[in-house]
Amino acid sequence: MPELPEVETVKCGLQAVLEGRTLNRVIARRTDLRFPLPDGFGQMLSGHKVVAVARRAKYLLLHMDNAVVLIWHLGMSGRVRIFTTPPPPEERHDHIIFETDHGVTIRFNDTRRFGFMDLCDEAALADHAMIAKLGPEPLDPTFDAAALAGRLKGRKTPIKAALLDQTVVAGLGNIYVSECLFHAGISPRRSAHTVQGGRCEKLIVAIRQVLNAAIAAGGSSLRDHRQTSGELGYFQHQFVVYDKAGQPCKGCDCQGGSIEQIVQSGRSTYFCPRRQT
DNA sequence: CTACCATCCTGGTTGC
DNA sequence: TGCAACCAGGATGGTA
Repeated sequence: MPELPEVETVKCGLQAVLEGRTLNRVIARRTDLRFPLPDGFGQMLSGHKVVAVARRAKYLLLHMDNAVVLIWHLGMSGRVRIFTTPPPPEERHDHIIFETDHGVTIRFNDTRRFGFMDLCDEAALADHAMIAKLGPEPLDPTFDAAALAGRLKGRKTPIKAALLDQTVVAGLGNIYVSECLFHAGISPRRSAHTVQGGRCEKLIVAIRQVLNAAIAAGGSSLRDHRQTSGELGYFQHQFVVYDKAGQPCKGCDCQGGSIEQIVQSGRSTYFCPRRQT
């Protein structure tokens, strides 16, 4: 499911019910997620209060009152559901369950088990293997056109691949990269190092607009993503290119152009060859 | 450095 | 209808 907007949506849902609350019980129905759950996972968390719920790139971070941080990645198919009333029966891929001191149940459901959880000392978070190499947050105001230009400099890889590289910028995924490149009028095939100056300006604007609009819409629900309430996100209705191969381009100056689907580094890219150069 | 590939896992869709 | 191949929002590690 989850790119930055979906993870942000989940983060907000968790914040509302977790911050300041104590985890009474932590149940691991399966410990073999993408990586094995760390030893003592439940013991390190249960009986402790959640101080803050945060997000870094596509990672959820639960800061606990014992200076432990839960690092949580949703993988491809991870869903989080929050129940404020007695929950329905557990479902097939409900792997991890949290119960709070005020009767809230949180379930992590992940069919493909590409998601994972890990624990880390607060002081060592920045050095954690999954966190340390991440590039800047795309919505950080200091991540501007100049910053983006600097990070693309010297990279011959296609801009599509560069934007998916979490060390370049952290949080974009396959859907939003296609959408952002369309809005910026940049071909996904263009060498990253040639995206400089005005193109960088346009790309920064596109990234901010697309991500902010997606967050406002509660993310995009294609197969797996739900808001923590169970409601669908609805940004998929605002997709302009993703999964729209063969359909007419909505760009105002396209005059009959249509969306093309290509494969780059093994993953589908959608774009309008007329509008994006 | 770069491009490409396989891999982890499950399930929905497509095509014969 | 049945079944196999292929595809999917992520990320890493290996190869040439």
